[in-house]
Amino acid sequence: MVAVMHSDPHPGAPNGRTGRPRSAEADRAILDATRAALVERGWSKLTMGDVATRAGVAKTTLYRRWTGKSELVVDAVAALFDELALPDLGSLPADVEEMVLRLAALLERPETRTSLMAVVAEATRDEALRGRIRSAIVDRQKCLVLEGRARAQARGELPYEEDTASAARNADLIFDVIAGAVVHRALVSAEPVDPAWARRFTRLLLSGIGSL
Amino acid sequence: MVAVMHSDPHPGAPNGRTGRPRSAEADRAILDATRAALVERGWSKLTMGDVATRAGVAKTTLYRRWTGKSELVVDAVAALFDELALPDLGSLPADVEEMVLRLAALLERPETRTSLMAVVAEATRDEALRGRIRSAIVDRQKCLVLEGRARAQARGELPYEEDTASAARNADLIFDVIAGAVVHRALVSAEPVDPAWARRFTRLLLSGIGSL
Amino acid sequence: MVAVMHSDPHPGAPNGRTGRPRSAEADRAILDATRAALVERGWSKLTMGDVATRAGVAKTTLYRRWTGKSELVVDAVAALFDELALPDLGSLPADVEEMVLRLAALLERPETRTSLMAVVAEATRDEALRGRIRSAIVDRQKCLVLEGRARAQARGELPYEEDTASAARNADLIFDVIAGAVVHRALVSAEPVDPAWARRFTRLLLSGIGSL
Amino acid sequence: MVAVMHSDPHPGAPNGRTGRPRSAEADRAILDATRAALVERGWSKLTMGDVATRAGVAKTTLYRRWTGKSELVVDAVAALFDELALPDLGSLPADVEEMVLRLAALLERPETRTSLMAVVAEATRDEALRGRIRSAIVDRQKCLVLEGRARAQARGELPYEEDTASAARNADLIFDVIAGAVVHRALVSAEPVDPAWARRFTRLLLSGIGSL
DNA sequence: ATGTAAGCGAGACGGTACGTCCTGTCTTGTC
DNA sequence: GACAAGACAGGACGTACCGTCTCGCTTACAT
Repeated sequence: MVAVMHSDPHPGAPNGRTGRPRSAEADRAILDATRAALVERGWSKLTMGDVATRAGVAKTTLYRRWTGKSELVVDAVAALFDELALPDLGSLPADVEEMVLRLAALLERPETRTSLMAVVAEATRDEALRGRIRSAIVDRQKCLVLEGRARAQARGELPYEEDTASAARNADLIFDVIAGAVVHRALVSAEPVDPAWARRFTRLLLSGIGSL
Repeated sequence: MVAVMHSDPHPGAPNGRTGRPRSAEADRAILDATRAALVERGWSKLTMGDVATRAGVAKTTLYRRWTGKSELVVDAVAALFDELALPDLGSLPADVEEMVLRLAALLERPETRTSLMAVVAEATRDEALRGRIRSAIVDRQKCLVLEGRARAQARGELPYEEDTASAARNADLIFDVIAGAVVHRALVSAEPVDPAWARRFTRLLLSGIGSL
Repeated sequence: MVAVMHSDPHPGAPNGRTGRPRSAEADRAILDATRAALVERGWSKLTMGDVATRAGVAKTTLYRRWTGKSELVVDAVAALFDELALPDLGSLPADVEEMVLRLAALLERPETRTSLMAVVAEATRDEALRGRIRSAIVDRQKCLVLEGRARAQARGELPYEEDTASAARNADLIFDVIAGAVVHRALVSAEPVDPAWARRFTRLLLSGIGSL
Repeated sequence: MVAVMHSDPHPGAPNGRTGRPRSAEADRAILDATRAALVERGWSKLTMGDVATRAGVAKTTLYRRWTGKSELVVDAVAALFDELALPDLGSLPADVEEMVLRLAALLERPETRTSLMAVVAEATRDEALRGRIRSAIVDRQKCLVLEGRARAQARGELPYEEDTASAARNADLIFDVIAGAVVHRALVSAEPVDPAWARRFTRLLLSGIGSL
C-alpha cells in the first residue's frame, strides 16, 4: 500500500521550539471524543463544548488546533478512511465487489453517516475546507482506484493505457462512479449496499469500463 | 410526463373552515426568501429569523407551516427539481447525456449546491425528513429514469424486461449510478460536469447497462 | 420627602406599543437576584449568568434591559438608597447624627459595601455610567442635605442665605464632607461608624458650618 | 519626615541564598507597565497578560511576585503616594489648603482615579488586601495628619492634647474628613477640587476642629 | 570549573465568564 | 384564527483572561 504521509495535521501551529509543546494526548482524546459524540448525537447536535468536555480538555485547546467543527470532524472521520485497504481476492470483479462492500460498511458507521455529507455541504462555501477534505479523504480513496487498476493490469485483466492524460481522466471517472453510486445508495436512497447489489453494480461497472 | 401530485404540502394545517385563512402569498414569499437566503448565506448561515425578515413575515408564520429549517429548505429546493424534465433528442445516448448535463446544472446552482447535501446529512437522523426528501426530490428523479427507459424500449434501444422485480432493481441501480456519479463529481470531487465528461460517463453507463 | 420620579428606568426600550411587552416581573426578579448575588459573592464574583439563573431568566433578558454589570448593579443598589429618609428628631445636631448613622448602616450592608466603590471606580471611565450614578444615587442624597438645611432654617437653627449661588456651593460642600467622611470611615478606613464617632463628627461639622 | 520602612515588598519570596536571584529590573518594569496600562485601559480592562507583555516579562514572573491584579495595582499606586509630602507654607490654613490640592492632584491622575476605588472595593471581601492597602496607602497619609498637627502645635496654632486616646481619635476623625471629602468631591461627585473649594473646605474644617 | 537550584520567556493547559446569536414558544394588539 | 411585532427561556458560539503547568534556556552562588 502507498504510504500516506500526513505532512502536518495542524498547519496553523507556530512550530517555534519555544514554550510548552502541544499535548499529543490531547489530540488523540479530542479525535476520539469527536467520533463518540458523532455516534451519540449526530453532526448537527455535536457541539465543540461537548467534545471538549468528553475529551477532558478546554474549549480553547480545540480552537488552538482546529478552526471549527467542520475541520475537526473531517480529521476525526479521515482517520477512519485510513483503514480502507484494497482487498486482494485474485480477480478484479471480486476485488471491486469487496471494495464496494468495505466502503459501504464504512459509510454505514454512524460516525460517517451523519458527518460526511454535512462536511461536504459545508465545503461548498469554504475553499480551505474543500482542500482539507480532498487531501484527507478524497485523495486517499482515489489512490485505491489507481492501485487497483495497476494490479488488474499486472494480472492482465485490464489493458495498459498509453495516453496518460486519458488514463487519469478515466481513473477520475471510475472513482466518481464507484464512490458516487455507493454513497448515493447508502446515504441518499438510504437502501442497503448488500452483496447482491454490489455484484450487480460491479457487473455494470466492469463491462462499462471495457468500452472506455 | 407523469403528473406528480403534491397531496398536501403542509399536512399539519388544521383545515378547519373557521378563522382567517392562511395567506398563500406568504407561502410564496417565504420559499422565495429561503432560496435567496440560501444563495447569499448558504445552508449553515441561513436562519429562520432572516428568512422571515426577508419574506416580510413573522417567525410564527414560518413555524405554523414548517417544523424547522430542514423541512423548509427541502420544500424550497424541491421546487427547483420540478423543472427537471426528460429531454427528447431522438436517441438514448443523447438523452442521457443531456439529462446528466441538466442535472449537473441544477446541482451547480448555489441554492442546491449548499443545501442538498446538508439536508441529506440532516435526514440520516430524522425519519420524517428522510420521507420528505424521498417524496419531494428522490422519487421525482427516479420517475425520470423509468420514463426514459420506457421511451428507449419503445424506440427499440433497450429490450423489454419480463421480470418486474428485476426491472425495478435495475432502475434503482441505474438511478443510483447516474445521480451518484453526477452528484459526486459536482459536489465531492468539485470538478466540472462538462459535455466531455458527460459523454464518457454515458458511454460507460450504457455499455454497462447492456450486461444487466 | 421629595417624590423622586423615575421618568424611565430603561431608556433604551423601544416603547413601540407593538409586540409582546416586557415582563415587569422579570425586572423585579432580576434586581432581587442581583442584590442576593451581591451579598453572597460580592461585586467581582458576580456574573451576569449567575444573576440570570437566580432570577429564572435568560441572559438575553438582562442584556435587553441593561448594557452591563455596572448599570445593573447601580439600579439594584439605587433602590436601597430610596429608603434613606431624613429623620426629624427636633434639633439639627440630632438629625445630622441620626442621618450619619442611617447612611453608615446602609453602607455596611453587604450589597452596598462591595458594589458602591466598584461602580464609582467603573464610572471614572464611563460617562454614561457616571450620569446614571449621579441621578440614581448622588442626587437623591444631595436632596436630603437641601431638605435638612431648609428644615433647620425654618427652625431658626441656621440663617437664611441670600446669595443663592453661594448657598448651592455650600450645600455641595457639606454634602461632600458628610458623605465623604462616612464613606471613607466605613469603607476605606474600615472602622465602625458608631454613635460616638457620629457625635464627634457632627460637632466638628456643625461648628464648621457656622464659619461659612 | 517619618521614614517609611518597606520591610519586604514581596514577603512570599523564598530568600534562600541559592538559585538565580530575582531581577530587580523586572520589578521596576512591571510596576511601570502597570501604571501605563492603568492610564490607557483603566482598572477593569487591565489584564495580567497585558502588563506582562508591556513589561517584556512572562506572566509567571508576575505571579511569582504578586498573587493577583489587586495586589499588583496597590503596589503600583502606592508608589505614587510616596510623593505626597507635607507642605510648609508657614501657617496651618495654608498648609491644609495646599495639602488638599496635592491630594486632589494625585487623585485626578488617571492611574489613581480608576484604580483606587476599585482596590478599595475589592478589599471589602479580602482581609489580606485590606491590610496591604492600609499599610501601603492609608497609614502613609495618616502620618501626614499627625505630622501636620505636631507642626501646628509647635507653631502654637493648635493646643497640645493631654489625653492621648482622645488625640488619636481626633486624628482619625480629621483624617477621614479630609481624605473623605476630597475623594468624594473628586471621584464621586466628579467635580473639580480647585483652590476656591479647597479654601472653603479648609475654613469649615479648621473652625470645626476648634470645637473638638 | 562545575553543579545545582531558582529565575526566566514562551506558550499550552483546564477553566470560567463573556456578550452575541439563533431556536422555537409565548403574548400582545390588529385584521 | 391568522398575522406582525417582539419579548422570552434556553443553549451554543467563539473569544478573552485567569492562574497553573511544562518546556528549554540563563544566571549566580556553593562547592
